[in-house]
Amino acid sequence: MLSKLNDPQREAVKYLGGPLLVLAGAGSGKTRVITHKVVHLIEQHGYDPKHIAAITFTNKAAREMQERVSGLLEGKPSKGLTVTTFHSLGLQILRAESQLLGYKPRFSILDSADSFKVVADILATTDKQLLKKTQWRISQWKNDFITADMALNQAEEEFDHAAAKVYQLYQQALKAYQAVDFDDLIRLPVELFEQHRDALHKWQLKLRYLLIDEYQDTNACQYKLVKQLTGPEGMFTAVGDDDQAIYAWRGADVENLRQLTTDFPNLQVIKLEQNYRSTVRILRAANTLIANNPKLFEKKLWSDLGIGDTIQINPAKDEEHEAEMVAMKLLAHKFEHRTRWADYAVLYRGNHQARLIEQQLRTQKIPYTVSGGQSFFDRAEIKDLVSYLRLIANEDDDPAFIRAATTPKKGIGSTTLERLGEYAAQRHVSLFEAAYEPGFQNSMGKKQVEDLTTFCDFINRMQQRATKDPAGELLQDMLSAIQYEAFLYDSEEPRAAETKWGNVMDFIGWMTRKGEAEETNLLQLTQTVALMSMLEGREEGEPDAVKLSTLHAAKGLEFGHVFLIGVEEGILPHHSSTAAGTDVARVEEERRLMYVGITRAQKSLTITYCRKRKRSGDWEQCEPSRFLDELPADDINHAGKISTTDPELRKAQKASRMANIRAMLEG
DNA sequence: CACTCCGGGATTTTT
DNA sequence: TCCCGGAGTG
Repeated sequence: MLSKLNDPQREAVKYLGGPLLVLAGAGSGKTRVITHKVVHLIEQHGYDPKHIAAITFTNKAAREMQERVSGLLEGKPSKGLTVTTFHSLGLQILRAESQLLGYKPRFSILDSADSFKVVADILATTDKQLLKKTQWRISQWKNDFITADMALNQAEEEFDHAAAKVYQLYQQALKAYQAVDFDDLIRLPVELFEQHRDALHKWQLKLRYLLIDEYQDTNACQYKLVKQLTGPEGMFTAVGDDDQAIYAWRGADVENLRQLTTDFPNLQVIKLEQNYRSTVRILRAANTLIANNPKLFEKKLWSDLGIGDTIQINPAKDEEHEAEMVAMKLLAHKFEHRTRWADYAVLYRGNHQARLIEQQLRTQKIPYTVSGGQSFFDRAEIKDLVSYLRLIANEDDDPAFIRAATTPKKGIGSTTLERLGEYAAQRHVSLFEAAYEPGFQNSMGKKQVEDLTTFCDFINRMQQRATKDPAGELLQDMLSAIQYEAFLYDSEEPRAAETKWGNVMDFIGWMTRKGEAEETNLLQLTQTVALMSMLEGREEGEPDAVKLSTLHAAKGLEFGHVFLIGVEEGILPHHSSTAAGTDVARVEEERRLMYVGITRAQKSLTITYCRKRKRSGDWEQCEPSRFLDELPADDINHAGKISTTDPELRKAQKASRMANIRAMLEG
């Protein structure tokens, strides 16, 4: 098995002498190292799979890794092996230790929309900007492992002070709801382990070897968790690439990479520099560009895949022309090289840039898929159902109570809910509990009380069944009881209702299958659902189509031929990163973004930018990105850079183009 | 007064 | 695409 690895890869797989950091350049086979190491630990060192945990950031990465490990094990058992995301691991820990933190095991998980509503309730405003900003600030504090009290003490600016107060109330609300948000899934285990050494030891014994993917994306909390779990011995392998750190804006801290070297003086560092993806020219471009960033660890990618095509840089008159150009070039290239649509990707900085490209691809009848898109579990119809499940699992979950009580409409109106809310707050009980209290019931009309108790009784009945009946059966019964299908067709266009109902059926099918396969009950599944973004297996049978993606979403992917569009000052680097007084680190992150874009390409790279662009009504001149000047002149063909009618210069241009072609032929 | 329709503008995203 | 704000309408 080890023979399929190159020297540093093999070394990384075999090294068990202590903490190991693998600096894995783009396309250098990092997943291969992690998967082989898992298998190596099991087969060569007798590790019980249940003592190994591989941790990723996304479900997709976890799924891929799991599949590849299973493939390598060729059917041999890997029972108990943990391959999950940070958040799922946190959930697993919280579930097991919930009572130590004063939570019941069936706590709810609030997604960002839910937590937004909680913040909105506290601030009692509809100012979305302010709410977003506050929610984001709270999240930042949580990721930095700063409590509400600490935040309040540290707050210097007025905004921070106000936000810290919201933070306090927010935490109180969550506790009352017996709910945690995404950040808590990491933060609370860390807090727990700080306070309960015995619980920590138990988990240290369980997870004896950790492998962490995309280490450069960890935030302070995640790093703390890793450090706690591995203990002073540091039996772990962290795999990352500081040059691909593009998530500083959401709390990821590359400093964690440096921190490793100080926290673990015996840290072994192995670099993976051989790239199995791109041609020499593409890698030279990537290397020279990123050389402009300060380096944590010196690293230079190389490949033996041949010199490859020159990198094309094409200016366009304007955005529309750019889109047209990309479509035409793509078409010509496909025709000439007999490639598949899926060999192409168009990458950009901001989502809106996809619009014009989409338009062009449509008119040219080129099939495409756009990255991102809203996730399956975020759809309203799914969240409706999940709110019922959450309430059944945890009757303290007031946000779920409100949604379930009002969708579909069942005679419970906003006034009733408001009064219920006031009463519940006064008595310090949940909405659900308050609904049954005589004190509340006596103050309300007969019909209101009846409608509320009918609803609560229904939830009660479902609770009774949830622990014993099969998930599928219960869900079916629930749907017919609340008449959800009729509700959809009443409130939506027939077409929309049909798709939504289809989604509901998909959801039920998924839950049923999951429930059977993993022998978990419906209520545990409800927690898992909160962490899912895409329906598993949805991407299967992916059609042959050009991929449109933001640079962020493209990380980890590779394409034969890449178009990088809108490479202008103000877009890449984005103007918010270059404004006066902005930290240079911001431009460095933009540079890494460009680096990520370049290193997605296997065989060819085409960069485009606009000479002018429409901005608030009138045309504005655009400057080509500073990053273009940081590419190696020998490897690029900057079309029309010397914009001149001077025949001498034109001749020179042509000569250089010919030189490029010759170099290409030789390489 | 509230609602709808249209045009313009836009960081990046996961759990 | 989605979201926001301004103008226009019932």
